[in-house]
Amino acid sequence: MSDATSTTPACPPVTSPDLTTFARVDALGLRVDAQQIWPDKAILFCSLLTVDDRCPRCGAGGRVHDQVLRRFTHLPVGRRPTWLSVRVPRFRCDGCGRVWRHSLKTVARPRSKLTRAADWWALCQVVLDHTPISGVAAVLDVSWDTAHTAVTDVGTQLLIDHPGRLDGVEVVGVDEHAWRHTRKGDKYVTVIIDLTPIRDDTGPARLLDLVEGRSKKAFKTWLEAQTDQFRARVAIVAMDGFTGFKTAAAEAVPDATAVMDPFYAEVLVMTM
DNA sequence: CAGACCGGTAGCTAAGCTCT
DNA sequence: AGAGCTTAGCTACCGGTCTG
Repeated sequence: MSDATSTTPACPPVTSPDLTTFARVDALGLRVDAQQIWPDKAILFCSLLTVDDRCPRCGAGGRVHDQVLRRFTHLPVGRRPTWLSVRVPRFRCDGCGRVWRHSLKTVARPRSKLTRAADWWALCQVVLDHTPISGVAAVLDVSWDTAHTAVTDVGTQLLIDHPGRLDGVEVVGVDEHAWRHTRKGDKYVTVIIDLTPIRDDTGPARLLDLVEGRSKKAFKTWLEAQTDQFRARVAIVAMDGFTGFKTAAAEAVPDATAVMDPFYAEVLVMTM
């Protein structure tokens, strides 16, 4: 039985084996033409599903000039990395003579070694499964920097820049954290978290932001950088005993109630 | 010791140019 | 027309160092 309100996905049809859809390269605008299975990796030789032969400069049609090979790292199968070897045509414009190659922006970020699907997989590994960057890099068979760049770029784009990220925040927690101990002294950041789920008993706290330094100015500047709606919705600001945070909250969100974090309140009672 | 960070650099990409 | 060369800019990789 099914109706329009049912959330059960429809049973997909049973089809013949198809490596293009199984390896999810169709979503990248590619088709798998051949495969090569090594003990430590799989290589899928791909071609483009569609090519745009219009000149980006004058709009006239172009002829195939030559072809270049691009290699990408794609979603792993189990713990075995998958490479895509993509044949990309270069065109020469019949009108202005310009030479250009077909854009691969549907396949990967500019100059990236990882496909967009691999970017997404890496981000999920780190954010949802708490896999270290080195673990993701090992499975993909890329360097730590490559995996780190992909996770931070896509994470910033999808999570940090998400317009609804601060929606529904009513209880803000603030604290300082020493993120690096050096011979020249410790470096601190101000940590800002959403404690609304804790108050409502609906889930864990959520990290909202990290700001360099630990000062009234750091916290106040962050609060003032948010929208009027955000500041109007904040009802409670929980903090340690640092008066700078309390002053910042009083000046930037005057209608909110400043409270001491239960952890610090407990420590205060124990030391009395 | 594992993981993260960082500076230097080799090698790659993209696009234009030249040669055959 | 097609293949190969050139070059600026960029990225991935490497190795050393730091941190917890």
